[in-house]
Amino acid sequence: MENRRVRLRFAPSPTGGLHMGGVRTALFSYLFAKKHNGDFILRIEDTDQTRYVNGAEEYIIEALKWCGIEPNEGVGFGDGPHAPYRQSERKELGIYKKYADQLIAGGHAYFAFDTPDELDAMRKRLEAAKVVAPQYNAVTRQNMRNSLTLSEDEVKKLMDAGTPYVVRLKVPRNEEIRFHDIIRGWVVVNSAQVDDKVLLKSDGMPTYHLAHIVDDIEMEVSHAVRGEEWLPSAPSHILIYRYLGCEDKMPLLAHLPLILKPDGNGKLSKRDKSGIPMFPLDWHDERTGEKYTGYRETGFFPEAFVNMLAMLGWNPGTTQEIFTIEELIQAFSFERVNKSGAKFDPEKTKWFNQQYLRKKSDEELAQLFSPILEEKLKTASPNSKTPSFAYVTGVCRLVKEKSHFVSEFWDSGNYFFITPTTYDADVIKKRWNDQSANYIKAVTEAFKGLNMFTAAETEATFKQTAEAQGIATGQVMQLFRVCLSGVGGGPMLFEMVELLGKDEVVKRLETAVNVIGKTVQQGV
RNA sequence: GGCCCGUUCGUCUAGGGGUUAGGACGCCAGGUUUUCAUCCUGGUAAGAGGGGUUCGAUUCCCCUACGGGCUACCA
Repeated sequence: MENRRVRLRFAPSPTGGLHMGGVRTALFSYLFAKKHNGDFILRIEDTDQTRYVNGAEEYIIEALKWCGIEPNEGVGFGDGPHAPYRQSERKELGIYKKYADQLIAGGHAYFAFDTPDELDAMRKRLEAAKVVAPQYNAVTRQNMRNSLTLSEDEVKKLMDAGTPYVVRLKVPRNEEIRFHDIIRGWVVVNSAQVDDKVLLKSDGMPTYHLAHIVDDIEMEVSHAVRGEEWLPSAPSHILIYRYLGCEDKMPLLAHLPLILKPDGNGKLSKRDKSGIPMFPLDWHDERTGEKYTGYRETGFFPEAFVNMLAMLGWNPGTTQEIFTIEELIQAFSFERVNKSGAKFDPEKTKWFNQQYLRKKSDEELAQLFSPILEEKLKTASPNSKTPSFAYVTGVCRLVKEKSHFVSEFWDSGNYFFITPTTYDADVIKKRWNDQSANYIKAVTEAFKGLNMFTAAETEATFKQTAEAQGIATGQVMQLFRVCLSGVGGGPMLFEMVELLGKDEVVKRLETAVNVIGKTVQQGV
């Protein structure tokens, strides 16, 4: 046990899109596995046929790939020595039945023939009687129809008649169950609180409780990582390992704190007011028709998304917040995972993306922006010719400082691609006066004579012209900007001038003086 | 209701018997940029409450409160 190979699995059910909480579970498992040169496995827990959702499995695989959390074994990742990795397929092999039979033979599990109606009636009865824990357990099973209360003959008769039955775990009436969680320490529960969990359903499928244990044993899983919502059923699982005689093969347990809603209380929901997605990729639920946007489609970098998730509920104990995946692998440990749930913060999430945006080279950003730009130009200005990659790169260089997302580049810098037709009215009102047109015209003329049209040259010319006319640069700077871009804010002004280029600048200035001059005459 | 888990700035968190309780996001102010953003500097703001233990508790223990999870032939 001490020296066994580190093997962790991520074992989602294909019942919908993979939620970011699930991604974090996968991430922590992945980090730990990689840190210890172990294996990371993807197992699909599709034992509930009624909840199976088309496309969910593919979604999970694609999401993990996008995040860079790639299993080296399992469904979608080349299988491995323990194939198949889909529980429905493993069921066909009789794997779970074998273990269930072993439990029955050992007297730790039994057959139960109770119908849903009978179970319901029992619960109602118990509730009416104000029983503290209304459940199928050591006490109540004595009044139910199962192989513990029925004679051998009766059981056989029912079986032969094809009566549906389940296999339940026989939980002792009053026994202390202790288990250790890497994150939480020792947890003690009395078996009186634990119900006789169904192990094998009437359709022959195992429940999660049996299936995951069997697979963890067979797949030699060393650490079982899952959400805190599983903590209450952990005692049942301890018992199953014990009755199977597999306590030595039991993985170390780690129950992760939950990710909570940003506002209010409770578990993270599928949608949030902030507009920050809850799913890694767009997810369209065919059954309900609901659509959810993903981090990818919103414009997040996978590294930023993963980095943000890693810091939710875990910290390195230093003040470092920005981590490459390699650094995360090195720094990660379950000991530094918090016990308490973490409210997810949309603002900080954006901040993470901004940090990664800054790190990207202008070329990389241009690569990412180009398709967006092409799309935008198609509708905004169908006749414009496609700008050169170098030009787009230049725009990215100027515009990235104020952005959180590449997707914002268009909004903040569309005037680099389209000549403005309107001009910020507030700035005009505030700055435009009798001298303005003359000044802009003078600058335009001066620019025409420049050989080197660089930021430094144009800035010097701009200032000289102002000085010659006895105007403070502050009076005309923003006005000049509006003439070029139409808007009062933006990147470094003369960097912008240089990038636009002489011809374009001259053209824009001439147009602006005309348009603004007329507007002012009519308007004010 | 019962059981389990949890509780440090608004949020994510560090620390851990004696600290000016540290950092980050956000927010606010000042500086730089003649604008905005960036950047720099500073500021705002916290150990749920009550009992113990102790010379001393945010830190250890208990109780209460609050929050969360679970309570299916779902995972």
